[in-house]
Parts: sequence; structure tokens; C-alpha cells
Amino acid sequence: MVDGGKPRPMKGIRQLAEHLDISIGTISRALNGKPDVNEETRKRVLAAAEQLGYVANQSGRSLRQGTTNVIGLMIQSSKETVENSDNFFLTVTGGLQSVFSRHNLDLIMLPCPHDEDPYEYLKRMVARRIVDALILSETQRVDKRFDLLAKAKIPFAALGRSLSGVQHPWADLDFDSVANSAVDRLVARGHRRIAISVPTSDINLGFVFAEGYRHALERHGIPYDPALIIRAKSSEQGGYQVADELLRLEDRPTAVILIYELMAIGLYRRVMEAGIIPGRDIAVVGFREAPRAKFLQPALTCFRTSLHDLGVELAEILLSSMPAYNHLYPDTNRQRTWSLELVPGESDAFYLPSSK
Amino acid sequence: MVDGGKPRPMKGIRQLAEHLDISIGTISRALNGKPDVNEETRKRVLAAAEQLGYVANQSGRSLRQGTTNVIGLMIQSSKETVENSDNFFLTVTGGLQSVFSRHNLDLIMLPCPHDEDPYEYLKRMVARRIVDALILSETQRVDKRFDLLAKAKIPFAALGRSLSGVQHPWADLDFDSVANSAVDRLVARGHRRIAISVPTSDINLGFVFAEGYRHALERHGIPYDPALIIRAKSSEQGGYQVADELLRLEDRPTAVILIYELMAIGLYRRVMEAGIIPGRDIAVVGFREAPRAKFLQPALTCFRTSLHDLGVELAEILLSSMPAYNHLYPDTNRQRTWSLELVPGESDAFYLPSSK
DNA sequence: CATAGTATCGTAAACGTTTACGGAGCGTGT
DNA sequence: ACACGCTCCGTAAACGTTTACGATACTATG
Repeated sequence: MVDGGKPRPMKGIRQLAEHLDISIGTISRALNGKPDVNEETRKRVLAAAEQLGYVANQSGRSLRQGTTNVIGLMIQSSKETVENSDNFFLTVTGGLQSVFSRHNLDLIMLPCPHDEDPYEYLKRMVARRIVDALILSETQRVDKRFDLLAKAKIPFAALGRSLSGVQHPWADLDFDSVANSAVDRLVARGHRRIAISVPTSDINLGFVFAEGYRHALERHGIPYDPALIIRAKSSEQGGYQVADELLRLEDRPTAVILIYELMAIGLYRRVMEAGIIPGRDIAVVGFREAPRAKFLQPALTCFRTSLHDLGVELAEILLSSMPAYNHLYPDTNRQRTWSLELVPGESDAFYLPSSK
Repeated sequence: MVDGGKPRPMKGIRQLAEHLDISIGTISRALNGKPDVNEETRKRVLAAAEQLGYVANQSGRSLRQGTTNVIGLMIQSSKETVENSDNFFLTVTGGLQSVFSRHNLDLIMLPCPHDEDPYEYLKRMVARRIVDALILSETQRVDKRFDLLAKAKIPFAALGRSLSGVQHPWADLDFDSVANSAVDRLVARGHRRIAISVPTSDINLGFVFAEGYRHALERHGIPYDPALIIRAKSSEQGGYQVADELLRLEDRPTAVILIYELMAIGLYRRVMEAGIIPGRDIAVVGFREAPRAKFLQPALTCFRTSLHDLGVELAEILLSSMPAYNHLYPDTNRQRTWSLELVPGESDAFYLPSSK
């Protein structure tokens, strides 16, 4: 057997092997940190790989190992839900990656097209085996996607709770306590008719938010009025519509809780058109994103949190439910609500004269 | 034939072949629409695949074909971008997908972690051969990534121009003409000291914007004052800082052009703190996102465009530079600026008394 | 009947990895 | 001398596809 010249240019690991005159098996072991390889040769291999710019072909590796080292984050970006969702996802993504990168896992975002059914899209992605695990977001109240993933035996976690697949791992903002403390704060200022905005879609956070609101009212002995639950898009336009609704109500609320802070822009606009000054004639409390709310006029009272850290938490929850990694995250609480901190502004600073 | 009731999930093409008693070659040909297969058997194969939920394993296919049918969109989500990107990426993504889906191409987003060098990140993604082609965004004035992609012979296009790789395909908003018409409009209202905000980073759009502004001034014979070019983050906070700078200038400008509309929130806040009313004492023009600007108080004059259609355009540009698809997009202009439409608001509606 | 052509299908070889298995070399203890 | 264990490395078989090639049956043509 003459292993003489090079009849044709080899690619990949074979070329590297030929260049070093080492077998491909050893090369692979050296690169993957396997124990049974001389440290001396490992150094040579690593150096040569670096120099020649060799990186293992992912398809070959995936095919052999049955694993892709890629985690998918599915986002729906549907027109109806949250229009300003990018920085939300990108910030959470940062937290996710800071954990995944420690395990050489890459995160990719899977944006489901508007015109495709999310369930079918997910089914396709799962079947193609392009990712090892999945993170779902914008969870619906009942969400068939959980059943699909459970049946396909693909590890997953969710950014947001859901009623389906009760035991699924998730991390979620604590909508419940936010609604509670918002109501507490407003009641302390003399408000009794408090409106709340919820999303138009069936996204579960809307229900959780509304339930928290309802419980808080109960606690204060304030009657619950369904007319004060206003469905609107989570955008400036939605805020404008919320104000429209408020103005139409006969016994007009003195306060309103918005589920998304940018809605305040539209709401401010609309009530001021009606001669009503936010922070003087009507109290407004928003949700999330304190740094932005600070610059509204009047500054919006709202709730701050670190979406980055929420991402970190969610990543750990996911890894703890992946067989290959769960030993690293032994007793992780797999269902975790993430708290927010109240940031007082001027939008609800006044006290109702009728109170006390 | 007893149909047990629950068809268990298939592992691969071999089991499908066994189930149908057809060779795997024929199965593959049938599924991929190859000509030399009987229509009758093709129907049988498709039906069985559908029933058993068989979808080709992507790794196997990629390995054999050397192609993944996946297009990557790299986003950097640097701290600054995170704050202002809003639904920018998701909207463009929608346009991209509407084209790609016609060719059975899936789009994934590749978010480069904050703490990783974009160049190294891209290099890794390229080497792993996880995508067939790439779309770059947030292009820098000089951007080494283009050289990397050119050398790796990976098809690519950019969302945004760059000075490097002069001949690279791109689609970009027409910052030049936006700056021009903003200046024209302000000059027509009597303004001669017009400030402009640009991003703090080296992202190329800032330079293009500033150049357009400069040319417009030249056209009107207005002297160019570097002090009127204000670097600030593209966020509410950035807008606040812009206002700060403006107030500090001795010969205070009467108008300001913002590169990102949300900056107006912070700017409004700051100038009003100084007793200056936007739309009366100072003219403000913003860039992009007319629907949102409408709800600011006073409504912001800005420029509207369809980011979705920009995505469509960009997708076609990319496909036209991919060998496998370029025959479908024969004479596509591979460098395309995308125009915007002025949406008049109230923020610059007044005329300077000194004019005329 | 021989031959060529056509439609359809099966066979097997890739694609680039990882890894189970075994073998060579060497040291050590009996 | 022998057995044994250890360290290190090469060999070859997978992983699930696609596809070049050839085989078969059938039809048409001479």
C-alpha cells in the first residue's frame, strides 16, 4: 500500500490528517478533548487546525452524533401581539447565550412567518432535526405546541406559562404580582375605578395579568367591572384606543394600568386631546421598561426588571431538562416567575381629593 | 393488515422503504420530485410520508448535498442596537421569508452575542456550514466581514451599505434623500441652523446620513458647522442627550433632525424642561416609523416606508447572487436604495418669523 | 426475432464526522 | 519468560441522505 502523493484534494478532517500524518481518528479525538491522546500531539493538532482554519463540518458531526449543538428560540412576531418585541427578544437572547456559550451551544432564532401556522412551522423544524432543543415564546393559554414537543421527545422550555402541558418548564415575568402592586398603589392613592389593558390575542400573559388584577380588587373589596378590562394592541395605537374606550365609559375610571409601556404615548395623546392631563386628572401605570418610561411626559410609573437575567434563568431551566446537561444543573426549579421592581414616576403621583 | 391505531414515528427513509416495500432510492426520488418515478408510486410515497410524519433528516441531506436550505440573517444586537431595533428586524424578516418560502428556504436569525467579536462569530458560523447564504446587517463603514464571506465563497447580501467590498450586493434605506428632503423642508420654513443626530457607533448609515445632510446644506448655500452634528445613542436617552447638547450651543439651532424617531421622546422631555416647546420654538424631524410618531405630542414629522417590502427586495438580491437560484432572478439590480415617504406632522409645522 | 428505446426502479457509493474496537509499544510485577 | 496493564493511535463502521449507474420489463421498430 503506497500512501504516496495526493491524487485529489481532500477536504475536511482528512486533509488535516494528511497534513499532519496522523489518522483522522486521532485528529477527531484531539479536537474534541478526548482523554486517550498524547498532549503533545493534541497541541500539534490544535495548532494546525487553527492555522488551516479547520472547523468540523456540522452536518457530518450532527449525522454521526445525532446532535446539532444548536438551540432554537421560536418567535412568532405576529402582527397582533406585541409590535415592539425586538428588543425584548434580543435582550433575553443575550442572557440565554451567556449560558449556552459555556457549553458550546449556539442559539438561533426561528421566526415563524406571519402566514404560516405556528404549529405546522414548529412541526417542520422539529422534523428536520435542525436543533437539539427548543424555547417557545408567546405562549398561548392553550398551546398545542407543547404536546407536539412532548410527543417528539425534544427538550424544551418556554418563555411564558401556559395552561397546556401543565408540567412544562418555563420562566415568566411575574404578571400576577405586578398587577397586584399596581392596584395596591393606586388604591392607596384613593382610586377605586381602575381600568386595565390586556392584549387582543390569546397570549397567556394577558389572562395572568387580568387574573392578578382581579384578585387584587377582591382583596380591597372593590367590585369587579368587566367593562374596565380593555383589549387593545400593545402599541402606541393600542394606547390611543384604550383612552378612547375610557372616555366612552359613563363612570369614567380614574386610573389605568397598561400592559405595555409604549402604549402610554398613544394614551397620553388621546386623553390630552380631551383636555385630560395624565398624572393630574388620570393616573397611569405601565408595565416593563423603566428606562424608556422615564422620558415620557409625565414620567411613567412602571416596573423594571432585567430581561437579560431572565434569559439566564431560562437557559438554565432548559439545560436542566436536557439529558446531556441536567447533571450540571441538578436541582433547578423548572418553573420560575421573575419579579419586577416598581419604579415610581409622575404619571400616578397625585392623590384623589375624595380620598381621606 | 392490522393498523394498530397509532403509527409510531419513523426513524428514517429505510423504515419508510420497508413499510412500502420500495427501495430507498425511489423513495428519495419520489419525495424530491425527480422525473424518473412512476406517478402512481409517487402518490403512494407521499401519502405514506404524510401519514407517518416522515421528513428528511437535515443533517443527512446536508452532508450529501453540501447544502442546507437555510439562510442566515446575522444580527449583532449590540447594546446600542438592542435599544432601538424595535420591530425593525422582525418586519424585514417577514419580507425576506415571503420570498424564501417560495423556494423552500428557511430563514434563521443568528444573534451575535454582545461579548463576542462579530467577525469571529461569523467565521464560526461560516465554517460550520450551517447556512447556505448569509445576510449581514448593521454594516460598518469598513466591515471586515465582507472580505471573510467573499473569501469563503459564501453567497451573501447586506442590509445596509458599506465602504468595504464595494461591489457587494445590498439593499438599504435611502438615508441620503431623507436627509436631503428633511433639510429642504426645514429651509423652506426659514431655518438655517439645523442640527442632526448620528449614531455613536461606526455603523455606516450614520455616515451616509451625515453626508446627505451636508450636501443638502451645500445646495442651499448654508455653511456647514460640525458642532451641529451630534452623536448620540438611538434611544430615548439619546434624544435627551441631543437636546442637552443643543441647549449648550451658543448660537442655538432652530431645528433638529433625528435619525431615530423614538429619540423624540427624550428630546421633547428635555427641551420642555428648558421651557422650549417642540413644534413652536424648535422644529423636529424624525426618521422612520410614521405610525408611531403620529402619537407623539406634537406629532412628529417623519418618513415612512415599508420594511416588509425592503425585505422582499433584499431576498431577491440575495437569491440573484446564489448560483442555484440566479436564473430565476436574471437582471436584478444588486445594489438598491429604498425610498421613504415624508409624513408631515406638527413638530415642524411653524415658520420662522425672521424668514421672508 | 433481434434490436433499440423508454419508463421505472434497485444498488451502492459517496458526503464528513465520531467512536467502538483492537493493536502496538512499553513498563512492571511475579 | 510471562502475564498484565497502561498509553496512545489506526481502522473501519456507522449516521441518513442523494444520485450515478446499471438492471429490468415493456414497447416500438426493423
